[in-house]
Amino acid sequence: MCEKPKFYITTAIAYTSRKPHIGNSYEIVLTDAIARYKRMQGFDVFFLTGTDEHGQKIEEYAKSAGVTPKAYVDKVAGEIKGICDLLNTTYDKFIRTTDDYHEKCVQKIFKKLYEQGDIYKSEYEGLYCTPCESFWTESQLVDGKCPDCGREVKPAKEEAYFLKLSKYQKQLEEYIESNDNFIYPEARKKEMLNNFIKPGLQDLCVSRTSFKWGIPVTFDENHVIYVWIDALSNYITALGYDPDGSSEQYKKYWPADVHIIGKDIVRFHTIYWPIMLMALGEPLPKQVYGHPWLLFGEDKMSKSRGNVIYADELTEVFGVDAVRYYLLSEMPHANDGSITYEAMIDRFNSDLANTLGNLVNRTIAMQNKYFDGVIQPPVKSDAVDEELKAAAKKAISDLDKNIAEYKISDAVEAVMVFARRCNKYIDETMPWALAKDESQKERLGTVLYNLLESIHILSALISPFMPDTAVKINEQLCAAPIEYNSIADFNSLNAGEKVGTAVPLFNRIDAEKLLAELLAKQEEKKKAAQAEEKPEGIAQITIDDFMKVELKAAEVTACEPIKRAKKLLKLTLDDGSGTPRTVASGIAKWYSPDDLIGKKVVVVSNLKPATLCGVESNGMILAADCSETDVKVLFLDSSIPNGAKIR
RNA sequence: GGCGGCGUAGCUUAGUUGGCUAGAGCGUCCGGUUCAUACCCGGAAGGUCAUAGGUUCAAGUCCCAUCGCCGCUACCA
Repeated sequence: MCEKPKFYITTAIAYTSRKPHIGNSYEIVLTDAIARYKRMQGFDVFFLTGTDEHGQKIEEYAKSAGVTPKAYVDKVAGEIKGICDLLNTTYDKFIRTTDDYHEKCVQKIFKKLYEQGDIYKSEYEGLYCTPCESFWTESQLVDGKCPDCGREVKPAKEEAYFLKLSKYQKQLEEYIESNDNFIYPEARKKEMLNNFIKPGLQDLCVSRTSFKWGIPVTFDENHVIYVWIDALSNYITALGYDPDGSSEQYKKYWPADVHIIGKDIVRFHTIYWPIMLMALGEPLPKQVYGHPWLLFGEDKMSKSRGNVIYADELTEVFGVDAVRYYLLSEMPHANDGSITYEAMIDRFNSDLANTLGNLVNRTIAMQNKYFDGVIQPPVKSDAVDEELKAAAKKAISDLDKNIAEYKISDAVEAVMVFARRCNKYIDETMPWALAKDESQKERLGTVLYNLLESIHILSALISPFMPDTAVKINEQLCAAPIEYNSIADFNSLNAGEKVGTAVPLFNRIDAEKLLAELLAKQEEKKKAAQAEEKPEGIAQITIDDFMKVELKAAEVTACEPIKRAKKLLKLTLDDGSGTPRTVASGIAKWYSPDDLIGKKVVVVSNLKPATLCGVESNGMILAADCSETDVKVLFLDSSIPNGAKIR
């Protein structure tokens, strides 16, 4: 016997800063569907997921929650794992970057790279912004100043370790160019090549001294290993990689067949990660698939908007399989997808309750009604029967083809096409008419056999997407899961055996009623979130702190767009001082110059000047962030004189 | 500003290397059916394939321009 081919698939590890929402949960469901499908096809699958638990942000969250970082990540990692389990995902291993073996291995990796010269210690010079605690490369600076705050950057006393990306640049470029499917979809590949690799890679800072919650560098305890080497290496430490000799498991499964990740972290997985592996002398992953995002309607989910949906809320209402089905069927493979309650209910009713659920229900019901549940031997195959069988074969091959390209919604659709074909077959053969004619008994038995066989096949085809439903169908058939390699044979069921009773798989939803309930709940959540967010906020300041900020009323006397920037407007203000003040403001998206000229605004007049896109900006004007996508400038009453102090 | 992508029926979208009357699902309307979860089946209406040119025997599919949207990057005091 030849061994099963292996298939190693991973999700990104989830950052343990907050409980993930349904958009964040898409990835694990997507990966699970692929893993289940591969297993059904006979692959020896290893499916890895887990959590990324270090970093400054977590240190801060833990501090404000009044717990240790470890206690904090334990809680959130537990929630994340809980969601993976709730969604019925079949990961083989759940790695945490705080796991002991991972930390030790990361330290070894770091040391190895250091000893062979791929990581070197260096110091920044003139590129550190103390208030921002950020390092900047020469090219990132704006007019020699911090691009974040516009303040002076200092020659750094701060030391840090760097990974030599530049050394491997050529090798990486060749790998990407010669492995067409390595970065997928295609558009991502172009982004990486054009924006990063071709312009030249900067060496990557891989350690920090500004926080403690991380894996210490063994030979230099002031340093903590920064996210890249820590998080990315989970894909190999989980399998038992060891610079001094790896496990059998590692040798078997590495390299990964595919890393499933969000489109926002493609860069880390297709540049930093391959270079780390090159430096370690290990093979590169075969493919990185950057999937799109799931949005709420048109918007990103955010707590303050009250449009965050969590997996558990959704499964409570619709059930686990319906949620999985929605995610998998509604997400396009290259563009962002969206979730709305309306769409969720529509999908549920039309695809699951009507098309699939009702098909199974009517088939089992007829078998019981006409033959007391006893499966009849198929006799003669008519043209319609052959068409049905051909449709099954097509569904199988379409499913396969689409999954190979990560077109999961098309894969799901291929299965639904077959379910619809089955419903049509019932109309074509009219079993209820056959049942009235005793001489058609054999024909009726054959027709029902074909239908039972079809839903048996459907059960297998939907099983990667809706595993529980697949089981339920088999239970109603009183049959074991169909063997994948004989799935198209159309003879998996045994004549003479009995099917079970028909139980609806999905109960139709009263859309109007449920929608009203859900929207009411959402409103509530929004209010609660807004009430809760207020007190959290940022640290309190004293009145003296506030008085350091000089606010003045000023009139916009002129305004024009800045050519090189699409978000910036250049405003000329009369602040009562007699000399016009120039301010650049990132509000071009919401205001045109004519909207502003003649209006009175509030200007922060004692900000240090900064240069933006070639324009020197002296101060900033106040505006409200109404939402992530809407900004409104604060306009003053026209009777307020220019230069009036505001406090 | 640089690089890339997209604009197809009311909505969500398929359309491989250019080739017969541009497909599908949802929604709408009409008809049929009754085994079934008021379900299923059939039919219809609805598309100047963003706009304007060009290449070609032939373009949603290639080229150019314009408009709009999006991604990455730069930038957003």
